[in-house]
Amino acid sequence: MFSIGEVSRRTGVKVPTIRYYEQMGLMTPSERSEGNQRRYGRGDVERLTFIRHARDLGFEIDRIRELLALSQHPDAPCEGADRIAGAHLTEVRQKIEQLKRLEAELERIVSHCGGHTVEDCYVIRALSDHGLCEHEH
Amino acid sequence: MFSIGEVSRRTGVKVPTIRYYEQMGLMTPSERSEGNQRRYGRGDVERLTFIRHARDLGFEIDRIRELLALSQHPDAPCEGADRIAGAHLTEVRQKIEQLKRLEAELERIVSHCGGHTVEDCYVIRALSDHGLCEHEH
DNA sequence: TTGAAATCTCCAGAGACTAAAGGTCTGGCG
DNA sequence: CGCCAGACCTTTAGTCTCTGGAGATTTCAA
Repeated sequence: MFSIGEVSRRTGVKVPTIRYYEQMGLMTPSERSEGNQRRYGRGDVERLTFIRHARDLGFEIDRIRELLALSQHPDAPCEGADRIAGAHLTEVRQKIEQLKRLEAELERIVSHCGGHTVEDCYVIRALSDHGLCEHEH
Repeated sequence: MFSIGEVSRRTGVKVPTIRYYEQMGLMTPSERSEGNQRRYGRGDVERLTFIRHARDLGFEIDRIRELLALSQHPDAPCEGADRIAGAHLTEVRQKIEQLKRLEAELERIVSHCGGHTVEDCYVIRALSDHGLCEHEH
């Protein structure tokens, strides 16, 4: 049985974050000590590792809840997990595309600024005048 | 003089968002009607367009406040604006790099899942076992 | 003058934490 | 066994950028 601090050290998840995940219904300590402190077992540590890993990959809390539920049923078909991961991958790709458009626009704006004062600063002018943009955003 | 609804229609910024920007100190209506309703002039609409444009480009509210302050001084040097935009561009690029790493990892995980049940689902296994990851994240 | 639409202020929620306040428990040392 | 520092407890609030709702008031056209 580990205290919350030990679990934190083992998983790299901060103590308040562990409590937050509990509040979000992602995990519950196996026990409580007589003085009401959380006590975790090996399984809990593994579960938290799973959660942390999924968060690192950018999955939302709600999706993680679903993935955890799926992982409890080894015999169920894994389409659900594939679908969740696939949808997330699509989202990540869309975000990348959007950020690339921003990057291009910002790059163009920054590199165009040859002015010395605000009056002829391309950065300021571009923001004021949408007509100076190459693309919609 | 325009009402907040008219300004919203002209700029595409929702009414509550305009009030939010006011609360954040980005803009104030030129006047109030006798019945205390906001009344905006042309300059206000331009200012809101500037704000919206900057938000679309991903600038934070605090940065926009700075950019607005700079734009009020046409004779000042524009280094400030360049620096803000440049720093933002750097951030955008970093985010793109991070998302690309996520994309690669997710792609690998999703494409590896040839299993039919959760038990041998690579998605679930990869989340459970960090050792299956290619890179740190 | 009436009444529907727009506006007002204030408050709460989303998402994923993070920090602080004020009190309680644990565990090692003398 | 008693002490006390450190870890832990709960609850609350703050971050950031909005968005929506409740209930009251104003506007404007018919």
